[in-house]
Amino acid sequence: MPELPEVEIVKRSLLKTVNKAKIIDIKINNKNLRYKLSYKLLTQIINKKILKISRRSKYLIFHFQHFLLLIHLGMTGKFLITRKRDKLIIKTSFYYDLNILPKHNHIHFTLNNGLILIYNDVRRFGFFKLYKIKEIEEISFLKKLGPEPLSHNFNENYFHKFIKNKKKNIKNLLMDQSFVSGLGNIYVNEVLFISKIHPLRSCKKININEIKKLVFNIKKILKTSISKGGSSIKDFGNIEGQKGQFQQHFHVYGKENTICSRISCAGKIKKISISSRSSFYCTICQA
DNA sequence: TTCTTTGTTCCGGA
DNA sequence: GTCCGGAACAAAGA
Repeated sequence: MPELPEVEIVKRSLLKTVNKAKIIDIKINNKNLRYKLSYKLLTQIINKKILKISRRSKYLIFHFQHFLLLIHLGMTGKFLITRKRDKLIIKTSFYYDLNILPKHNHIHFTLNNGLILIYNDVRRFGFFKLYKIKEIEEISFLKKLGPEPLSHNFNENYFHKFIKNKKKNIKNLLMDQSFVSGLGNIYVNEVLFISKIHPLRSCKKININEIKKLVFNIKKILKTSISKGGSSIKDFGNIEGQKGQFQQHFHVYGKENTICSRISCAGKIKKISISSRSSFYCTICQA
């Protein structure tokens, strides 16, 4: 479940391996991703050089002359990099575990630097969209997004103004991409735990101190996560690689019925559903 | 067979 | 008109 830090790590990995390369061939094994892929459309970037790779929220953008390729990894999208003629995948730009089945390799980009970039996606909730435009601001998906959580635009003042007259609960607020873009269910659960705030608390009852705490913790968690290579996924690029330790760092996510990790708290982690999403919180410290 | 997982979108109710 | 939350949707694995 790639959220902002994971997508940032993927971007960095792609910058090292495929940036500035020219795409010389594209093969589509399965065009039924979230949105149907058009081979005809995609072929327009054949013989084009990848000029730049950027990230906005959880989206990746490949920049070409006259074209922008918008990519969302959905739940299980990942990039693999293999060397031409090798049968084995020698590098993975990002993964949660090593159970990568070739049957989920949906797109192959052959590059002029001897590498093949493969898009693998088990659930196929990811998507690729090609735009014949120059500015990322013109992309409709990106227009709706709120500020990047790590930018200066996301601060206490902005937070305070945004939640004025808002009735929704804090969990749904943090999940709202038009409020802040890039957080997903896992990081929201963790941020609320660290900030000691109950996920169902109304925005109206969040005080200024808690706003400060939330803004601080959101930035801190994301930065830490990125510095560690995306949460706990740090062995990308490693062929031998131990199994991804995806859940290693989490305090509450997926920890139903365990005891709170805070020293001197004996609370139990409870699981509830909020807007059809799993939410985990400590029954004692998240009041 | 049913449930779970995600981000986005849609829809009914307030 | 606007806001909010629940449900639907995509696919696959347990």
